[in-house]
Amino acid sequence: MSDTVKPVTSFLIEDILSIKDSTRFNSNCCSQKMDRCSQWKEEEESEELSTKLCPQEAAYGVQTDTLDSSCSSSSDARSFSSTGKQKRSRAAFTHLQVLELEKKFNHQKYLSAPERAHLASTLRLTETQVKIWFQNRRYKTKRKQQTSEFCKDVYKAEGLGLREDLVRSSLITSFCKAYQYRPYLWDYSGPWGPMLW
DNA sequence: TGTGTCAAGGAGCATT
DNA sequence: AATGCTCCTTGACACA
Repeated sequence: MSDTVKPVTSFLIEDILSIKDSTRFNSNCCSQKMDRCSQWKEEEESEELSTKLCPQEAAYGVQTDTLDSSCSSSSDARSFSSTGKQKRSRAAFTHLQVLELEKKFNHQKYLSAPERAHLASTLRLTETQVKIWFQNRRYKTKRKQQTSEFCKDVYKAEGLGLREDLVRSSLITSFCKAYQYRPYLWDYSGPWGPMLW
């Protein structure tokens, strides 16, 4: 399997976007701002990462951001619903954990077992969590790539003025943007080209 | 309240 | 049989 190394600029933009997005995880109690991005970058360069990460409590770990140790948004890994059913927890990885995972992913798309174990222990995650994160990340990348390639084709067709009237092409463009994360909702075999389920 | 994102669940497959 | 992969799907969560 071939790994493609992204240009540095691409990495930085995605990096920043992922940080911005991940602030959402604990935004209710932490309210981190984008300008912390550079701060984290400096910190991670100057400090040992493992000293900044809180110990994980169990397999379904609770990640707390050491930038604010009170940030345990999902304070209990699993709780019970009113029906008595066990509620599924969703661990929210810290910014630093995500940053390191992204960095590693940018360097290599697949991890060997020793690499995974090392990364997991460094980030205080379980090996399964690291494995699943990489699986999800690869799938996400693939989806984005598929969508962007398809949208590129649509834009190209528009540019060539291939019989589409403006309304339809703008509709397609809108769908491209709206459903960029749901490429499987497209039916590519429709008589009008791609159609939405 | 609807929607997007994410970690995890799970089916099905390949490899060892 | 065990393990890890892809490809969705699910359920929790944050936000407009």
